[in-house]
Amino acid sequence: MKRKSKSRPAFLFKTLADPTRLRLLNLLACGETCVCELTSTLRVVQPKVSRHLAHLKRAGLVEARRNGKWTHYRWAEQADPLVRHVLLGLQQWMAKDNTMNGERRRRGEVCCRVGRRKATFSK
Amino acid sequence: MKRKSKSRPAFLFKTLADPTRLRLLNLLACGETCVCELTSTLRVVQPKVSRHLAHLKRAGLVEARRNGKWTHYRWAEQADPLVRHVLLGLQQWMAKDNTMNGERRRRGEVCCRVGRRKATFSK
DNA sequence: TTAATATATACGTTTATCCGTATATGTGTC
DNA sequence: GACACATATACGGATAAACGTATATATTAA
Repeated sequence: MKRKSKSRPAFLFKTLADPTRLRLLNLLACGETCVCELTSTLRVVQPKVSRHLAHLKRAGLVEARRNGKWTHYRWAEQADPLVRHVLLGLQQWMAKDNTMNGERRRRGEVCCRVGRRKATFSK
Repeated sequence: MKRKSKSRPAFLFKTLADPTRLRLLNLLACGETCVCELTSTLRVVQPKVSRHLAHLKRAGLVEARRNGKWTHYRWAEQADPLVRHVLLGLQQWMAKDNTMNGERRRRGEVCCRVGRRKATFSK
């Protein structure tokens, strides 16, 4: 049985209403990334990263792929037009925002740079 | 001195993350509307409507115009590209969503149908 | 001025969200 | 098996959102 959910857009926006989750989406826009890299780049404690990733996943915005000890997250393909539209706008904003740009640039060489797929940004 | 705000998008999305506020934006998409009409159409208590309208106004999404006893609210023009983009997507979603369509249709003839301006939807 | 109406705000309570810390789970290595 | 590492979840506390009710403010009419 398919979940109908009270108000899809309200839930979408709630998911996007947190700075940490936006920072995560920003890093993931460069392509599939493992939790350890996200954690070290954002400089926040790991459970916080995992919790927010879980939230993004529940909302269907990202997908996870286990690879050995590591879990790699990536943007999920979207069917819903509203979600697609909003995420596109967000992407364009992130591409221009100084803070977000800086954060994408300062991602460290952390552990497990393997099997990258589907970069939303080319770099 | 201009407010810089911690994260503009996070605040925007927080504002949109409430079903009542989305319903209000939906009704306002038909054009300037007074609080009493919004209240009776949504069938919620008036302080709730006023509170959410105040929130939308603080976020810069709507503007208010006093006309005698009544206050009319309307969508505000947006300068920020992200805000414009997201609101456009929301508008397109509202135009298609059954619940939202129904709610726009069942707005009652309440009090003060005067001085309407700038309808986002034609009807 | 008094009364009536429209709207906004204040107050106290409930509920949801976010956080840090601790711990559980899952996986590869020895 | 025991251990180390990566990640996820559980738990309790702090903070913020949203609510209903009561009340304040503003405007018009009498």
